[in-house]
Amino acid sequence: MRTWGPVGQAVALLLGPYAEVVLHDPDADRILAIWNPMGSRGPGDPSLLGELDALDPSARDVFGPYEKLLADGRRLSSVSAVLRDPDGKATAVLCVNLDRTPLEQAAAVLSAFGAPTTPRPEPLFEQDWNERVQHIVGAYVRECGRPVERLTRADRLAVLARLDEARVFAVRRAAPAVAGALRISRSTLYGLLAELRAPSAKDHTA
Amino acid sequence: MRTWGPVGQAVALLLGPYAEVVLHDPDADRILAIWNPMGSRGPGDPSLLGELDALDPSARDVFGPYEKLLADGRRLSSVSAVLRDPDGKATAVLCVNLDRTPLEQAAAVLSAFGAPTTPRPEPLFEQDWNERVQHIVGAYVRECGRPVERLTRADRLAVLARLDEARVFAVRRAAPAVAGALRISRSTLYGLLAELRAPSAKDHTA
DNA sequence: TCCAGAATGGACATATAGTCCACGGCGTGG
DNA sequence: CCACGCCGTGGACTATATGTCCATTCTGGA
Repeated sequence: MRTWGPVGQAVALLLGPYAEVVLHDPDADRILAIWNPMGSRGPGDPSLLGELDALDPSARDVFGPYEKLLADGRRLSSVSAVLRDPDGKATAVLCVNLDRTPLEQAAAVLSAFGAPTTPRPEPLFEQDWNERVQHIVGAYVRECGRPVERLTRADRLAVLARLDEARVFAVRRAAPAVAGALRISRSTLYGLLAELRAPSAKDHTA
Repeated sequence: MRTWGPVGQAVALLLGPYAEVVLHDPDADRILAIWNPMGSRGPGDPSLLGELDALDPSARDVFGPYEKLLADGRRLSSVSAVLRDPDGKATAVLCVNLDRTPLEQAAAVLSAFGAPTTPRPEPLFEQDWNERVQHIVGAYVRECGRPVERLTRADRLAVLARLDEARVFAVRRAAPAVAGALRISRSTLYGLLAELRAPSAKDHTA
């Protein structure tokens, strides 16, 4: 905290009011300090970092930028860095979360100028929805720091929720591809999906 | 030309170098005047307006904004207006084409700031691909100024080409929906599609 | 009026989407 | 150590969607 605190503060000041900077304690899995908090998190709260491989000196030390979603729909660009003392021991994890909403609003203003009634008829669907699946899965894997093979049942459920929300399964041949990416069988896929959609009757307006 | 010319010039001056303003003669189907031309068109060249219903006093007089694509890939926002004399006779058609490229570049700069490695994991696919189909069809209809029912075979072929290029048919249930939007039967749809993909072996990397 | 090309509905064949179930691994607690 | 429950798996099976084909009807032009 004494060594890394100024770093966090400096980044927070530089990036202005739209960047949240968090210093985590990887051992206690708690928040050490936080600047410009976006939620209600404060020092001492659990980090929810997952494992992040922070303890493995051979692992990568910088993650992202990847994307996070806040409950209110704001999109964040996030980067994380593992901070080590001279011995190589991870003493802290620094996370910077930049709220992209204002930037996107500005971009939208520009795009809307003289815009056709609907913005982009051309690039249309993700041509490469397969890679998109890989990306969603990959993002989750990075978030919890475990390779695909070691994902828990709950993890896979969460990934499937994202994919389903993204209407990935409205694309032909998506189910087998997703099952492959998730290293589970097609049966299991459908099982998890059913479990996911069972409790609350989903809007199936695909 | 004498009455409407100043209007065109004024609009051209207001919108700066990125807006092309064209005055058409709907009877001769020729260009009367053009400011800030984007292509090599000049006065006297054919208008290529299609019918545009300019001669029908009961039809709408303002079209767009809709989207046009230039050969070099630039995207334009276009509006058209039928200009009439006091008797209601259409004496001219005014078209304004705004090059959206610079605006979009600026928007891209903003969006790229702090962007995740891949830009938009969230909104993902067009949730409402059905409306998207309607839009592509609608855009084409506006372009040639004929309602869906009066499209020629070639027109439908062209629309299908756009839809196919946009990988619309990689979405489940798309074929019946498109057939409906185009007011043709599913059989005809597949017939036209086959005709479309037959000559050149398409890249089927969906 | 007749003809050619095109559209149509429906029969059909195939592929894909989902469901279901019996089996086998695996950790847990008795 | 074994029995039990949980979960993943493959495979059979059904339902639905996709794509093909054809006889018929429609339409515009000679």
